[in-house]
Amino acid sequence: MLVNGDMALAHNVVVLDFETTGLSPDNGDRAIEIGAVKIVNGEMVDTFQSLMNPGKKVNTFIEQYTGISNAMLRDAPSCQIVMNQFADFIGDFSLVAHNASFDKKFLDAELDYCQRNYKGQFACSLLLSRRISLDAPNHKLGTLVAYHQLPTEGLFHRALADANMTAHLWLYQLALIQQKAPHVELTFDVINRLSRIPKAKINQYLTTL
DNA sequence: TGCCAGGCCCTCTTTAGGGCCTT
Repeated sequence: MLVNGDMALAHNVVVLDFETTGLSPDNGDRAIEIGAVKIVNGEMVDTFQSLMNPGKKVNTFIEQYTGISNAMLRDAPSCQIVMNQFADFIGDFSLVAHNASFDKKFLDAELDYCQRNYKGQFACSLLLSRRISLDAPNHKLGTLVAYHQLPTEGLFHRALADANMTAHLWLYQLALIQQKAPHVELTFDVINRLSRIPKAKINQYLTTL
């Protein structure tokens, strides 16, 4: 059974990634693509991907950064249609993203537009990496995928490709924590405490779990 | 005309500044 709240299990999540027109929905930026991977009992069992027409043109930087052109978005379904479908896909699952504060802002904004919401909580693979992969050169998604030798199709900055890589990273991170704390049930509460604990206290926290 | 993100986290810190991440 999937459980909401602090007892939500970290092996049952939806890992998501947005491509957007810019950095902030508060400045009028909108989502242009959503990609997500559903993980159940540690297995990647389903995916969701769709472009969406934001009702405005994307600039040249975004076209080049994502490879998503205005021509591709012209015939895409509206954000409202896509996000309604995505809200159904999420269901009661808790959520994971790389730099989750960014994706949460856009998820909240886009679901507000279509008067939908979600019950799950967020965890962040970036914050977690800063605690458990101290030797990584940096904590960009692409760097971590290469550093940990995780599966990749060589495509970056497209929503489903990035969500897939984040899903592999998330499962790797859970396995790493489980190695250090074999008998601990990895709930969102445990993960999110670990993601925010002072670095000097990480080992102490892991040994006392 | 001029504005233009924000949360996290480190340090030359807390009456602050700047780099890291995401598009």
